[in-house]
Amino acid sequence: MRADAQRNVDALLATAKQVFATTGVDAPVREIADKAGVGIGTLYRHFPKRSDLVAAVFRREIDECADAATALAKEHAPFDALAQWMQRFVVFFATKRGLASAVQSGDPAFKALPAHFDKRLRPALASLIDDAASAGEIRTDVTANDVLNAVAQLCLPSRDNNSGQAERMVALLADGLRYSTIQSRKNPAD
Amino acid sequence: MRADAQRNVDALLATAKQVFATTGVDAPVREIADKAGVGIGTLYRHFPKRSDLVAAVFRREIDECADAATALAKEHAPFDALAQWMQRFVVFFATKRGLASAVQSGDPAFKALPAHFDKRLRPALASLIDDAASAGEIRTDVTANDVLNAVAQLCLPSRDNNSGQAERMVALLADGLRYSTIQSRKNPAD
DNA sequence: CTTAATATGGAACAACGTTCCGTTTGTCAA
DNA sequence: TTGACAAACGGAACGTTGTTCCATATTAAG
Repeated sequence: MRADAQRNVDALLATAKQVFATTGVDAPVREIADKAGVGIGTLYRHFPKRSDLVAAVFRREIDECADAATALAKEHAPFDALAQWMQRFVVFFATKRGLASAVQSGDPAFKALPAHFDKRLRPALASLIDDAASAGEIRTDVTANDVLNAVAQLCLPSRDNNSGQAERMVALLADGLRYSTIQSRKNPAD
Repeated sequence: MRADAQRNVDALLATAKQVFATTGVDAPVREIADKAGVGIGTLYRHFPKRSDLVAAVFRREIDECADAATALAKEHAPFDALAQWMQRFVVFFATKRGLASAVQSGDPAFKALPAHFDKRLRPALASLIDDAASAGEIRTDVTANDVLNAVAQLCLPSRDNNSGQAERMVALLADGLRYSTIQSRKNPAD
């Protein structure tokens, strides 16, 4: 790949991420091309369909969220890393309000997103859960899939999505993860 | 209101309902005007914004669903009426997959939809529940809101809705609720 | 430096939502 | 019944979108 092409792709992805976060995923492609300092033709050379650009941005943000897991694992205690990552995941979901309807739209550009979602996010979360479980800080009978789906459900927009309800419910979920730990420590039968 | 105007509004709503159910809510307004046998100008005279037409169709279908409750109540035994209406509600929800994202879109045309939803559907269901409860055919500790929300949640599309994951996650939430209680019981400072 | 492959930019096209206005049509008083 | 006026109608036209196309400019290799 030619150097200028790579540079333009990077600029487009970075600009699109900003614009999508600000104006929403319905922002015109022309605006993105302009702000990135490239022509429309260049944008369409690298992303033949508008949805390809959206999917590429989503994919990149999934990667960033997954990478955050390993970073948090190095800097915090197992349960803290897990709890903080869950909050990070909430932020990821909150800024991607159009994601659910996009995936559900049937556009082939989003076809591979769920698979990538599972491939990157599930192992990342599984690693955090394993660490916390090995350290005896959380219960051992929950899977990464359970937590992933539950948090996603909690982040779904509802009629009153104000006052950080999602964050509080996810924090509650995290506390629920360590409940049985305390139970068994309190209970000599275990 | 003039007779031809009323006729055209009815034709537009009926056609729009069909087209939305077939092509989806993203169908072009021109197609709806053509199939209804009216000009674009006529459509826009009665529905200044595209979203006004969509909202009007949704509103009418909410009314039809609510009206079905009284009809069913007259023709069937209390519990049968309730059960059949719940199925009717499932159908209503299944065909309106774009409803959630439409309401969430922030378009002022959809602003009044949730209120209308509550105003028509909740009393309709409450009446059915009351009848069935008075007849001793169902338990008495459930509200119309409970059933409405529960059915709506059950209708949400999910990648894998198996293995009673919802129940387990709710139990986890409950554990989270008890966590701080145990914490304080463990801590003598309280 | 030459050259061929590649990338670029923006004019141009199609389809959409929406506006505008000359024309037609229903309604009601005379 | 008839006239006249307010109301409704139809569709051409406008602005904005996603997308295509190709003459031009840029890069990398010999």
